[in-house]
Order: sequence, then structure tokens, then C-alpha cells
Amino acid sequence: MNTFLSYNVYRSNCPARVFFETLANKWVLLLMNALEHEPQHFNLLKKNIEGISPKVLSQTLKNLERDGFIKRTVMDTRPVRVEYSLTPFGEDFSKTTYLIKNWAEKNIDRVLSAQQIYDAEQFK
Amino acid sequence: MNTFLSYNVYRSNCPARVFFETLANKWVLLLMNALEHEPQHFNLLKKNIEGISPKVLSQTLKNLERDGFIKRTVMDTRPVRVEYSLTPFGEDFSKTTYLIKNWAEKNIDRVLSAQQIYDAEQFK
DNA sequence: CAGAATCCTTTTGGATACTG
DNA sequence: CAGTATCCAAAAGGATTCTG
Repeated sequence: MNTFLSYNVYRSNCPARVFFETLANKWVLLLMNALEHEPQHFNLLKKNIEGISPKVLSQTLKNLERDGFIKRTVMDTRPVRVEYSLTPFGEDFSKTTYLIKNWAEKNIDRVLSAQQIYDAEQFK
Repeated sequence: MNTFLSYNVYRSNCPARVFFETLANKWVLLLMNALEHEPQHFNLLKKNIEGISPKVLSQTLKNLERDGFIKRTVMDTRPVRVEYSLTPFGEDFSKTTYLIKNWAEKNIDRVLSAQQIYDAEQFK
């Protein structure tokens, strides 16, 4: 069945690598975080995640649904409303994505000053 | 100085968002993990991270050095050897990147079966 | 060995208009 | 409202060759 003794993201055609590459995407990570603990509708997500186009939002949601992270619920209203929420599996993963988001927000100041120092050094 | 009351990755021109987008990259994440606890030379990294080209490896290393994650040490030998290692700041971040890598390797089986179920459902 | 340079392919994404 | 479709621009990446 599976020819890999164990999964390894460093191997270019390991399934874990392929999957890992789909996760290493800004829209995926932002979306997972945006949905943490609060289901949202399509247009709300589009508004909350600044800069995402309907096309990209749509395809990213579809992929995450396929991977089992997101549940798509069509509301029986006119006009139709569609609610996106995390599955328990998605909730689990979002704990990890949150850490990256959080780390970035917490450490950006330090990165910015490292960049300034580096750039000044190059200029000399 | 800084016009942002607080950093927020959901705002498209917040510095934290810009930085976050540089992190949401497969080569960055793989590289950070590859260097965890073991400094390596250029060609060793190239060998260990399957599929990375010298061009991409070089530019990714340079960016990570600029951000303060990586230290580049030129060895005084012939021919020259260059050692890449994580800074303490990089070590800290690598703890987070490790969690993603680890999560992917641990949960890939579940994702693969979710995909199969989803695809079968679409086919009906 | 470490990496720069070049050129070219592929992927990703953005804008916009349109539909059930 | 929740998308899809189209077309196009931009960015990322790959292969290869070359040099100090």
C-alpha cells in the first residue's frame, strides 16, 4: 500500500511533503486562523482577510474542505447563505497555525530591527 | 513611527502580514527545520532538502539571515566552507516550524483518507 | 565548495464581470 | 449571497552553466 517506511517532508515525493507544501501557504494559514472558534460566511471571510480575491478564497476553502479541515453548511434561506466552520480535525490543526500567526505578531519588531541592521551593514 | 496600534496579520499592509507571508513558504519552513540543532553547509542542505535548487536555497538563506534567524559563518579553508546555523532567535522560531512539520507527518494519513472520501463523494 | 547569473517555465494570484 | 469564468500580470521556481 504505502511504500514509505515513515513519512518525511524532506523527501520530494513523500505524501507528507506534498501535503506540507499545501499548508505552507499564506491563504491557508490565514483562513484557518480566521475560522478558529467562529464560523463565517463567504463574504465575511472575504472582508476579514484583507486582499483575498473571491477566486482564491473559493479555491482555498474547497481544498481545505477536501482535506477534512472545514465543513461547508448551506443554509436554507433566500438568498442562500453558506457557513464555513472548522471540523474538530481542523480545530486541532488551527492550534498549530495559531502559533505561527502569534509568533509573527509577537516578533515582528525584532525582525524589523534585524533587517535594518543587516541592510545598514550591506550598505557600508 | 509606527502607525499600527497593534500588529494584525489580517490587514493587508500591516508589517506583520508582510512578514507572515514570507514565513508561509515551504522552503523557509523546511530550511528552519533542517537547521534545528545542526549547522550545515550549503551543499549538505541542498542534498537534505530534496528538490531545492541552488538559486532558491541561496536566496532563502539570505532572507533568513536578514531576518535574524540564521548565522552564516565562512570557514577559513581551501576551498571555502560556509556553515549555516540558527541564531537563538532562529532556534526559537524553529520550535514553531517544527510543530507544523510534525503535525503534517503525524496527520497525513487522516488527510489522505479524507481526500478519498471527498473525491468519491464528488464522483457520485 | 559556495554561490551568482541567466533564461525560461510554471504557478499563483488579481481584477472584473457575470449567474443561480 | 455565494460563488464561477475568464483573462491577464506577477511572482516563484527550475535547469543549467559558470566562477572565485
